[in-house]
Amino acid sequence: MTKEEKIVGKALEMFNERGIEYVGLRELAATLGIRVGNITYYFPTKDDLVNRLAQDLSALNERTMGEENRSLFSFLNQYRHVFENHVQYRCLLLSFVHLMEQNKVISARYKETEKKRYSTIVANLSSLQAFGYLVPEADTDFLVSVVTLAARFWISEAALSFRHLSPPEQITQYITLLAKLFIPYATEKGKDDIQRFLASL
Amino acid sequence: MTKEEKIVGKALEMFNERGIEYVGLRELAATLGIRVGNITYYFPTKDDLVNRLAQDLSALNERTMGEENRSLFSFLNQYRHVFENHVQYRCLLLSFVHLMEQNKVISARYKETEKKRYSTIVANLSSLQAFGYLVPEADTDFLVSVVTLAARFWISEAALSFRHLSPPEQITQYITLLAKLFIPYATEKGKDDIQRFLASL
DNA sequence: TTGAAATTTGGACAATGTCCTAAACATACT
DNA sequence: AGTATGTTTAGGACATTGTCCAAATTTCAA
Repeated sequence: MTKEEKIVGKALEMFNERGIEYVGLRELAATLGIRVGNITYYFPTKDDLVNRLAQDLSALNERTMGEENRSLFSFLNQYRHVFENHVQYRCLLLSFVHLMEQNKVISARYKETEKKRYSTIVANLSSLQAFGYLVPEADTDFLVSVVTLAARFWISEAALSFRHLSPPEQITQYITLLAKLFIPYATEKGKDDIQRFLASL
Repeated sequence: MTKEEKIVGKALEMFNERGIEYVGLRELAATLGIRVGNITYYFPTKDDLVNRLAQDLSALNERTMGEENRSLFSFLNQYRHVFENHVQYRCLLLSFVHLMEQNKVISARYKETEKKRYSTIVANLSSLQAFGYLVPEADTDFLVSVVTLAARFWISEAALSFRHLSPPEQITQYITLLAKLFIPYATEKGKDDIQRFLASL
């Protein structure tokens, strides 16, 4: 394990625990038993360190969203894995708004992936319609909006209102929400998938 | 207008524009033509200043949520006003998570109002069922969860994805989302209310 | 007018992110 | 082996931040 990896790993750990803004570089360095300038050698600014974490999460998410899903069950399951990634990098999502406002690298890259993600969801929902999981008259634009909102901010709300629950319990809470959202727009086949998915949690 | 009010007003203005974290007390003081220590006389810490803003928003929201609503139309309309309040104090909502993690006064008070707000929504939805706007078998717990999530974070997402829209357009976007959410759970009478509400935007 | 209270000032303090220079180390080439 | 080159580490300087305090000033009632 290189020193750079050690820095990234411990940074993620401490950022997740106490928040990016509340962990100073000196404290991170002290925990690692190194000097501050040593961190800034690998990551000239704190933002560069955060960028690295964001890049890692992005790669992780792309890997889990990679496979085409041909059923509502696998669609929901994919989101369950995305939510697990979110927990692993929760510091980023809890500071999402600030990072976007302040960190140009992150906001630029996010603008890219946002479009891609949006069209991916649209395509997924269309194909779920085509495969007979969602009724043809379903308002997919509406569904995309709600899914996007929930996926972005579920962990923030969980941190506020469900801190007493463990991360897996929090995931169950919000992935259930997502599943229930689709019930009114699902065909009988789709409803079966949703019930099967809910039972699998 | 007292000096305290001047400080609060200009602080809200600058915080809304550039974010609470990115406006220093020295800059606020310079804009007001006063010294830093002068601000800390009225508000010993920056958190105290933010607390004041949070208190103001809270009072504003309680005033707009005050009246009982006896139709789905008025329920949605109430939320439209809440969203307008959110725009007015958007700096608080954009820093919501951090404030809750860091500011004990705000988080303590929010825990109080959260319970109250939750039971208010539940009561509202129940009475909308009783008055025949929502079908009896509607999953009100689910609806409450989505409404809560949307109300908390719509403005954060708008700041990320719809910055090119004006605040009124952003409100329309998300209040429409909220209205559409209820369609599958609304009676014919309720659906009429929703359509009437959407037409009124 | 006087005296006490309220307000304002100016600066000190520790902590933060950033930046820079010199020392230490490692590696490859002669 | 010795040297030169590039990488890594150490240590401290710098400006900025929120906070705090004592003295100076202003306000206002007795």
